[in-house]
Amino acid sequence: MPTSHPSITATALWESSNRGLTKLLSAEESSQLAAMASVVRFKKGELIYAEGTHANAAFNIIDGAVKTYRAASGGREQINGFLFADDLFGLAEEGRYVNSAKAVTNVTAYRFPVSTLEPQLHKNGDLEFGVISKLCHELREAQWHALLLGKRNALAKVAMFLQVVEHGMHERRSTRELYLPMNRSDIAAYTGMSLEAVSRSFQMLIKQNVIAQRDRRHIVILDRAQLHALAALR
Amino acid sequence: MPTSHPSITATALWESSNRGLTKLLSAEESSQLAAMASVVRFKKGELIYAEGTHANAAFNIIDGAVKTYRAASGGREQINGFLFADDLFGLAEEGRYVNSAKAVTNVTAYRFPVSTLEPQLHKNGDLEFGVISKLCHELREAQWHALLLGKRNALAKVAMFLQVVEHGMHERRSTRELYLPMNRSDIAAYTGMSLEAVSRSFQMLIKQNVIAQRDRRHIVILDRAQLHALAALR
DNA sequence: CGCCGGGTTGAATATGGTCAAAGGCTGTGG
DNA sequence: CCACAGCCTTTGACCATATTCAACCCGGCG
Repeated sequence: MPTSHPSITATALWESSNRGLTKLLSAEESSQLAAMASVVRFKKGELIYAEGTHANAAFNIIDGAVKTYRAASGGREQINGFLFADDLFGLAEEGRYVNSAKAVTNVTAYRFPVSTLEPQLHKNGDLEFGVISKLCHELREAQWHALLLGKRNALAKVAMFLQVVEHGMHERRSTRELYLPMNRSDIAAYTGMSLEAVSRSFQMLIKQNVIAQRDRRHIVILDRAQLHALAALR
Repeated sequence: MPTSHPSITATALWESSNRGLTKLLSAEESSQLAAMASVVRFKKGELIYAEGTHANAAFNIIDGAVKTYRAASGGREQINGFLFADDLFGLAEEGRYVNSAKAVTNVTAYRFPVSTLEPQLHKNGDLEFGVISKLCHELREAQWHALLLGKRNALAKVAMFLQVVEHGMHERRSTRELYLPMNRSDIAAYTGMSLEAVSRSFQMLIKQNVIAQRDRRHIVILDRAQLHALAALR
């Protein structure tokens, strides 16, 4: 219903006044934050937190890869995104995690307990600003993901997936070769296709000399223009 | 690369220090904001802003429906979301709009020029907090959309679409009947399927007495349990 | 009354899903 | 250091489903 003043609505981020959590971090404040954080490790395949459980910490990846996903019916998991070093995750809604997180490789991360985090957030304006930037960033990524899922052609999806991975990697590493920490099954869950279709698409890209693979997790893009063209399909 | 202190990275929200824009609004501050806003109107089908253009304002819908979309190849448009009264849109990245916005019906909205908005944001901590909440909310919606797009069954997609619309509407209106301001083509662009498949799915839902339609834009859900079951497929 | 855009319906086709089996890495234990 | 086991991946055949192309229908508007 239209109101007499501008208004926006959103489901509460904090349950009442002390719950939930978000991401943060800017430049110099990180030392304050380091003080309240602990370093934790997760083994490959280990569950970091489960959808719907009480959210009591946020995480900032130091090294490794993490996937966040929501359980779809039939035991299927729809992956929301992959996260790497410097990424932040563990967002809550009304004090509960909205998706599950699992380590794709061995992972090292900072762990921020919500209880110590939240007061800082309220006190420090710059910190809040950092959070906003990060949230916008995540929103962009979610929209990219939706764009990928909207494609109706298997090759286009996989091609775009590779572009996304390369984009994300390039900001961190500078090798020509790209490393895929996740397996085909995870790629399938992310792109919304069957694992066999993912495999076929990879083989197709190889046969057409668009990419080459040293092994299943190390890919080189041979024909960037062609990859781009394929990703633009449908 | 792992750093010695916690750090997060995100593409800049503001180009240097005065550009870009976001959403805002909390409770009492809305009056200050009303002062800097103007009321604008758009006719059905009118373009509000185009992807990639210089972002100089954010909008808060008073009445009507808006769609945001990105142009995919072949003139296709992949719709990111539908927005209604109280929603905020016009997020920028590095000073440019990341998607296009078009009025689905006649629209009335508040318009916030970035230049007047941004100083307020920096000054007012509570405002920033409101922005964070809203961003989280949008992020959740984008992830819901991705979940929908990940479904591999046409009926499931349309069923879930109806649930999403109902959810969004229920918070505003309280009629039993739900109104779909967008046409079949828009629904197709949102659900990532062909417009014919959308039509067929609607007819299927009607034939199975899951929904009934007074006319093409007014739907009543007859069997909520069945709709839920269909949406849960795949 | 006839036109026009959007919507529905039908038939043929193509694409990806599913089921099934075989092939190749990896890591573990002897 | 080798052998084996198990899982991940690839490949093939078949099938279901959605896309495509095309015709027709309906409702609103001039």
